[in-house]
Amino acid sequence: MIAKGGYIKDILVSSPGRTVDAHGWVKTRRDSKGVHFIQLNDGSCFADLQVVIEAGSIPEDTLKVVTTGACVRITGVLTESPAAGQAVELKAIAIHVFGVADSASYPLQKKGHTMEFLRDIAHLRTRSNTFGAVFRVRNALAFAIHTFFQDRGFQYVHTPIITASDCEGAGAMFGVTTLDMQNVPRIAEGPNAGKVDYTQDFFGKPAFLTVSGQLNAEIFALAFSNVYTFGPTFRAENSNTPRHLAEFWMIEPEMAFCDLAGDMELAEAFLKSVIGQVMDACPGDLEFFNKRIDNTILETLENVVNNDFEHVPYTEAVRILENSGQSWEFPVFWGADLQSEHERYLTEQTFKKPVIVTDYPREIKAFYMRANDDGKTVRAMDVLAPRIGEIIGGSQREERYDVLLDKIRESELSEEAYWWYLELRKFGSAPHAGFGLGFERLMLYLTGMKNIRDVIPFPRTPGTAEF
RNA sequence: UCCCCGUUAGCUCAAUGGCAGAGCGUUCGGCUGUUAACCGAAAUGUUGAUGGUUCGAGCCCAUCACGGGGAGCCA
Repeated sequence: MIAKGGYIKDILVSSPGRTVDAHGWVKTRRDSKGVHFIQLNDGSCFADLQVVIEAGSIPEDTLKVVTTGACVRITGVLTESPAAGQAVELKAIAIHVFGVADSASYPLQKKGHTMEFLRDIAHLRTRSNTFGAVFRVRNALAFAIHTFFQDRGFQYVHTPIITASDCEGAGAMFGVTTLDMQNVPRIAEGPNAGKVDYTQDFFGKPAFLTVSGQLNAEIFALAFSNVYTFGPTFRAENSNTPRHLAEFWMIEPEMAFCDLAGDMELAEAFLKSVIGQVMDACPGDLEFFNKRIDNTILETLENVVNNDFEHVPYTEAVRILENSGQSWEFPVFWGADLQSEHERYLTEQTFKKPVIVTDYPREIKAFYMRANDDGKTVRAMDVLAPRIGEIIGGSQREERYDVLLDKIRESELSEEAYWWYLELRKFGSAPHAGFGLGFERLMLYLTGMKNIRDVIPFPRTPGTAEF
């Protein structure tokens, strides 16, 4: 194990003169007449350690297998680098090769790989510049999220991954079963004869992978005041886009004693905080994204951190779109949901920064959102970001028992299935609000990466669960 | 799921229906410290799969598979 202080990121900021052991994987190698150069990376930072091997200092048969992809430990003396590009370099004394990588068949080259090719070698893409940067940022972002909430006294709650209530209603769900799919038990007689007999299944009823932890988080908010979830979420939708995954991570804060204004304040503070934290933690990685992936990304992030988000009620947003003079593929009128093209127009053309749209028509939003007094709209908010569209969706929740019961009946949902959700409104109900945020969507925003499959270690999408 | 585009060397891409090509990588050689090093040479192909049209198909047609972009669903 590499001890604290022994990572390449530590070695790179050490003062010259020491003898050190550097562990890692060879990224590239350059040979000259009397000297060899190796770029060594252990994943601890974007920069490589340049190792200098004087001719004759290392046995020929060792040197021969120190090629791109090989895993090595190099003992050497840290010296001031005479050339530009790095402050210090390692003059090799001894090299131990843990694992060779045959040059003729090692798939990673020094240059020009497409994201699609790298995705096909997800077991090796982690060693590339791009994916090293992506996954360091992912780690820093996850940590920043916990830091943000913990600093504010939010409790982290682990909501279930398996749910036996199919009442979440946020999209198609994956079934979870131990029944023998080749020989499914069926109900023998009665009105349901011939249907699957779930009483014989593991949970005694149909079970699914969660599509949201929100309803469970509400339970905790009505006891611990401020809570958040951060865990995997599953959608069985046949979505084939650069913005969808079948398995993704979601963050869902839920706050008691909170209205829509408080919800929006938290959402904005959240985005600014986590983006700022990642900018502090991963400057080298973000510079790389700015240089090679999207040269507007640093400017965009600075902008988000330093400027207030735009707020616009749905009704006003519709008016802006109607008066834009644009021709839309999907018509704009009060009551219609905003389409991708509309969201992009608002964020990229009208405001050129994140926009929070509020107070949507009740018909196009979920039953649990709190009704406004106008009877037409609900206290919902979507945070829209340039390039990626909706990044946060949230609302104040309906805390009034009678109103919620009406909404459930109106939506033709099962009262019985929501018994506990209703009962929360009967015993010590409180105004409360929250939002949901796709972790990988935020990763896209932070890195400038174009495809969501390239910001999660091992993407699961329709037809693909490799690695 | 719908629309459009694509699939040729390890990678990125060329190739009027008529001999399968380049750059990068790899290998070998050269080069006084390189930074996606440089210079020279060589090797590398079941043109995604299955049918069809044709004297002849990488190229035209059909079906399928996979990938990309857009849309829907949504986070």
